[in-house]
Amino acid sequence: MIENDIFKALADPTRCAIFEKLATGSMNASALRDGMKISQPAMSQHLSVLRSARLVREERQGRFVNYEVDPEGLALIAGWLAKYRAYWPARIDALKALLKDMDQ
Amino acid sequence: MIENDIFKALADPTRCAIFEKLATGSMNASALRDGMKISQPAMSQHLSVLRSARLVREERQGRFVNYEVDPEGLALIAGWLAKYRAYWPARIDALKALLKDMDQ
DNA sequence: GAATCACATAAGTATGTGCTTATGTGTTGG
DNA sequence: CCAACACATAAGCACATACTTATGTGATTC
Repeated sequence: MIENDIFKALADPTRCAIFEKLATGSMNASALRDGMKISQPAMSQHLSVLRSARLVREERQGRFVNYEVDPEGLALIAGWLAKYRAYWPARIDALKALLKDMDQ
Repeated sequence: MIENDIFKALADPTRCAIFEKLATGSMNASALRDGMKISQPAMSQHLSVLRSARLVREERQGRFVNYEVDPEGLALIAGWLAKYRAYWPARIDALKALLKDMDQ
């Protein structure tokens, strides 16, 4: 159940914020830490969890490690969500907008 | 951050299984418990968490309480997911299938 | 090659979470 | 009414998790 790891990873608000920040553009761990009240080890641990959940992937660049959003995690969530499409009401505007975007 | 409650609710495998079972059709707490190795209080607590996360909603029917999937929780996940559509690769088959379904 | 930097890992601790048993609440049927 | 039922809540406990400080690892710079 990889989805469980994904949900578990996103269950923590700090980790959710890290992911959200990373979604604005790939950056290294130090850059991610800027403006966030979080220690270096804590950030490293959070990134490790996000990476295990396939929400984030890393790429060594010299002594920096560049992190970026891993689409695979998002795809897995989308897959999970798709299983329950029978329950999506017509009024889900977010989804409708989403669909339009994909059609283009 | 209501999404955090949703992710936290789905982070537990037991709760995930309960939701999945409920997605096959609405039923009461006792029926949900059938075949699952889980005590009555544990089930009640899990349902309470799922309800707080808007993943499930209840309806009293005599001395039974009927539970069903609450589309609002799914919509919130879809909304969260939509924020990161920039990262969806074209190869996400699940999403593509999902889109086709919605178009019909 | 030694110091420094960017990051990872180890170990300990405080808090959170999911379970248990016990009990409470509301409903139904005899 | 009262016994049985369906479910909720309370309290306590075992374990998980998110943090801390301390230290390790690999790369760069002087």
